[in-house]
Amino acid sequence: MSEYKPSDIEYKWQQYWDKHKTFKTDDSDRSKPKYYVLDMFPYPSGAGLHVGHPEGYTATDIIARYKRMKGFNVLHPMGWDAFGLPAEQYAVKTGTHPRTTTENNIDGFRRQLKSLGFAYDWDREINTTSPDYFKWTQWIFLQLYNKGLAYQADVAVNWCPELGTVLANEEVIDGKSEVGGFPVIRRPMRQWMLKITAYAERLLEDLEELEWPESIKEMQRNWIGKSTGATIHFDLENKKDQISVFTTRPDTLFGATYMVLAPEHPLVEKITVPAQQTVVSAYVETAKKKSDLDRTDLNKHKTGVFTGSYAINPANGARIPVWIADYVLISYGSGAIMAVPGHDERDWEFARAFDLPIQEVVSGGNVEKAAYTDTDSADAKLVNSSGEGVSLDGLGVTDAKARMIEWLESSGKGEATVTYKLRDWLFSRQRYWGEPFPIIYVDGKPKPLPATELPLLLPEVESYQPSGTGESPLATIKEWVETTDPETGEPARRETNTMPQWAGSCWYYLRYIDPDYEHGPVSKDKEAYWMPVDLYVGGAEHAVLHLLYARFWHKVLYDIGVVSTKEPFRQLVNQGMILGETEYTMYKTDDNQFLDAAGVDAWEGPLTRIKLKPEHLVKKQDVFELNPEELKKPVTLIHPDGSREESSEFLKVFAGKPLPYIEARSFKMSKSRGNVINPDDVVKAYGADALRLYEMFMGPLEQVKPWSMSGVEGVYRFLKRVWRLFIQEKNDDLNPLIGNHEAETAQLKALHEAIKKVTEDIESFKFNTAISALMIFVNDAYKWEKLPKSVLKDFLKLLSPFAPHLCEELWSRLGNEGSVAHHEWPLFDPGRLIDETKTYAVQVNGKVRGEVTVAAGDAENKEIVLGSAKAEPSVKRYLDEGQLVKEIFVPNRIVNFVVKPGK
RNA sequence: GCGAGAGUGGUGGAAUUGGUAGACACGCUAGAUUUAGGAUCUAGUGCUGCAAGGCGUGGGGGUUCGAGUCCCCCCUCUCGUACCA
Repeated sequence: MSEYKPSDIEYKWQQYWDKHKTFKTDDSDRSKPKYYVLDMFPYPSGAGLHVGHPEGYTATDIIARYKRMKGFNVLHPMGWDAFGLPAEQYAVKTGTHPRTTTENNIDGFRRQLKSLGFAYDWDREINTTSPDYFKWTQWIFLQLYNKGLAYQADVAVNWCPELGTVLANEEVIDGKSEVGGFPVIRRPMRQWMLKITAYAERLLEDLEELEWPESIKEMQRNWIGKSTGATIHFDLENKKDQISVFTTRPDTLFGATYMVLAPEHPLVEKITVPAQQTVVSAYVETAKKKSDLDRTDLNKHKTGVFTGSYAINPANGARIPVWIADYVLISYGSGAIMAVPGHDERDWEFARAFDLPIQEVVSGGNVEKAAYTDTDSADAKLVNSSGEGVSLDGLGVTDAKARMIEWLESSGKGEATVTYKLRDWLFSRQRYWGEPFPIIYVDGKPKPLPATELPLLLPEVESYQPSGTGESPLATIKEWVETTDPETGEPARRETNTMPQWAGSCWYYLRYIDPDYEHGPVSKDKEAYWMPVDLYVGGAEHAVLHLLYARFWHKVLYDIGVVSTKEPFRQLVNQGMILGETEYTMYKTDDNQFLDAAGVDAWEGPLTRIKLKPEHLVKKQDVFELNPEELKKPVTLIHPDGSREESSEFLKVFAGKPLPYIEARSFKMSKSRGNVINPDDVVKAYGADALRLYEMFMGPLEQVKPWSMSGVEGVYRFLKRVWRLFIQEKNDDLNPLIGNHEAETAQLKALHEAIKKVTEDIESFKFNTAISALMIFVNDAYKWEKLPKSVLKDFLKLLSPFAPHLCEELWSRLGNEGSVAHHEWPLFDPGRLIDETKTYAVQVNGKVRGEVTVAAGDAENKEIVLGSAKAEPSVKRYLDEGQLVKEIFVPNRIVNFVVKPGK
């Protein structure tokens, strides 16, 4: 070996780390500050790792290695979120036990992760499907149950009669099953629900204390969707029942000219008059067939029918009609609204469509033309709002709301109310491959199993085919379903639903802390030391559900004393998606027209896409031109039917002619597009260190960015340069320039500039600029005539979190013992950056016209700096031509002369 | 529609938070070396101009000695969300 060959060194060091347990976390050492850095653990799919995984994993790995060198006790674990649909679907198809599939996939993932050199403590590996783990998932469910946070309800699910199974939302595409394209209908089934709504306020409030991206917090806030307003009770004419509505605009009660019930509202049947019975039932039937999605898709025009009944507006005694319409959702508020068409856009549209009266009660707009919803404007004053009990006329919206609520409460017609969009969590799946519920039914009543019965294992089955009834395949296993109550010996039936994939991922961060603990999910002592997670990195796709569910469980565990922190994840960072390489596309119609961007959008007929390679093109200003040398290189034609054709003739037509519009865009990686990058291939060609380095060098971690193979080559070249700085290619010896020389001032300056930049950038997750600082150092070092070992050692420490294999190798070649990972991070000394001179840019009227260099001691001396600046020929010219009116001197920053033209 | 974020060379991206725009890298050009190279080294590379210079951070205005950065208006793109009363 002589030149840099990652394949020769990477595996060697991975073995070394494994053997020496280099990254094992020592729980007993409490003298050091702790740092818990966590990755969102993967679902081990059959497809293996994609390049998005190593992005976040490398970032946390750098942080983990860095913090360890900084003297922290670091917890950096990995595991598998291994329950889930794909393994079960594969089982249905092939009969392979999902456990087998899962184990194979995990082996693949583990091998891939190890090949990237991540510094995990593999002794803490966990797997959500292992009984030792899901025992505690089940245990947590029992705690939820005992606290009254788990209940059963009939909830509509995606039922597919042809497949005889219930489908997850993602298995339903356009109302048809993804597999087979069979129709899917909404059908109520008994389901387990978790009362996350009971924690809505705390989930909202505690967001404040988290160091999370503002966008994610905002998404969670929107998801929780808190609204404050009032509940108002409307009497019905000639009936005893009342309709209660929730409104955020109680101030507009005088403008309520009709009411609307959701079609599913329980009162619909009661209040529909005989004459309207037929149309109402028909409408209710159609609404039932529409899924929630359909309803919102078709929100262009409003539909609804009159029930024939009237309600009384409590404010003014007006008799107002009660309608039903599917723009009112049963799942929000009370499933009924008071309609104020003057000041609500949806109500306005509905009123227009059905010719219902529109009453203005807030001035400032023209309710004949549109609903006036402004509440902040100074013009927005209540009008037409006086009744027997209360008058709001002349008040602003805020005051009017308060006055109205006061009156509603004192007169018993309503009360202040807070509602949330957040709905309870549908917690059961009709599947085999999930955690069984520790619940039995005795005489048809649910009863929790005692904790001593856990884990409740999945039975072995012969077939993974759906039961056909919508129940899980577990329902078909009689000997499992039929059991006895362990406490009384009475016959009992087991719950046949299983838990959703979210369950296992809701608390895994706790299990890493104490993976073998037998008396609970985690021991108190270790939990108190390690929690909260200091840094959590993962994809933004989990911004809402996973993070909200995990926070919810954590708060429950906090309430029952299992954990000591209110929130699980102190700091959160989302890595941005990695897109495929930029694609250059021309669009051609069947009659040989080429379309531009707008044309492509508008075009509905068949299109042939022509994929060009970057080397085909030269960009001049804003337009692409053909590179004349590359005309023979084939382009790929993708025909309307999806077939592909390589053509080396295609571009010749354009020789010397202007090119049509070429779209330059990157797309999400997908199998169908054929732009997926496999990390294994990259490792094979360039090594793990190059892959790690490239993924960090691409750009800011949080940002979406396109992959580029030549970018990988760039960092690979850098690693080779590092190698050659240390090792002579011709004989594999150490570079003879290396020795125990005393470091020169300039060398120390270069080193400490790198130390400063890399340290600061790692702390703020700016890995791309940290790497560029390391490159600058190497570019410098190549010019040196002597290479002091001490300087090179510090450099290796700086590079080691990014490219650990290479650094371990060079570290040992320099004659050091042990792993570089166990050494201290270099300390930055600002004294090393002091220059002997200071250079100022000199501006005239804000434009740089020259620079001056003064001795460092004179840098803050205004007279000296301005004096030499004025003498600078390129500056003097401008001073001579005009009249100097002002001198700006900002010490250590800039000099600027303001010069008026003419003498 | 609403909410959030972003627009900088041919490309990915820098810019100490108001102080020399384009660091670092890719690509490209020229040269050197090599049997050859997708290897390595040297120099150059925002646009425009022979040059002096001029122009340049999506567009238009403004504040300032000075604006990629601050303020106002507009355009485009990405992500999230969707009849939430």
